[in-house]
Amino acid sequence: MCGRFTLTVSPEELQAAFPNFHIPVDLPPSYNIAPSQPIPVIPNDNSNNLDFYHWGLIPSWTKVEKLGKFNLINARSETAAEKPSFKNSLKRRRCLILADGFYEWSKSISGKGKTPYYFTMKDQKPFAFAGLWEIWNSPEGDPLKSACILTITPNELVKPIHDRMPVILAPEDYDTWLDPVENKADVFQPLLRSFPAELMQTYPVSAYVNSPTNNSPQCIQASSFL
DNA sequence: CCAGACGTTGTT
DNA sequence: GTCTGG
DNA sequence: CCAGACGTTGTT
DNA sequence: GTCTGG
Repeated sequence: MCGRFTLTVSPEELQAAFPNFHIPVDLPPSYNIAPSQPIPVIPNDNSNNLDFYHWGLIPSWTKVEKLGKFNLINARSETAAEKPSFKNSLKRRRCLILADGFYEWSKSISGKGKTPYYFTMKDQKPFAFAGLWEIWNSPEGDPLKSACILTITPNELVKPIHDRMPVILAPEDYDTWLDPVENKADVFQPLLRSFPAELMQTYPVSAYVNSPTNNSPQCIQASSFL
């Protein structure tokens, strides 16, 4: 799955990788983006703007007293089209979620505890997860925008660590994914696939990243012992 | 018909 | 809002 | 995803 | 064990 990721590149590097979108110039690096935090989203609303949405999809029909009861940080791409929580978003509210790395936790060899692994592109360039977004209107009338990350079966690099991985879109698919028209499923379903393993790399990191309050380069430092 | 759920992950 | 279960 | 709390009463 | 918060 994908329950933690990073966006550490400079705004200039991010802008270079996403030339068709407006990237804020004051983007601080994040080494440990966790659920419930604001995540960098480019929604299919024709704005072409990077914005920050709450991580954890909140369906529009969610009742106030059930807020936080759902933990929709991911959606299975294989089944999202049939799920009440996701189907409308998949039809009409897709987004890019910008990142330059993500973490997956693996059971350690000893069987005790879990080891976090950090995944990036070999060229260290930023990339985009396929995401869904929603607007939830509070009784007070404050619209809350939220988002989640689609998952898929892992590629050969991720498979030894975990049985799911986030969907990473090919750059040539950004426009299709962000088309604001109500696409038919057969247009975007083929985009939801495992990213090529040969373009990615991974290494274990220390448990420092486990605490969501830690946000420093130490999070992505290679672990000294395997 | 109405009531109640609506999700993924990992773990057992 | 929409689907499932009773 | 993991970490950390998980409770009430009375007092400040 | 389970829920909440980051």
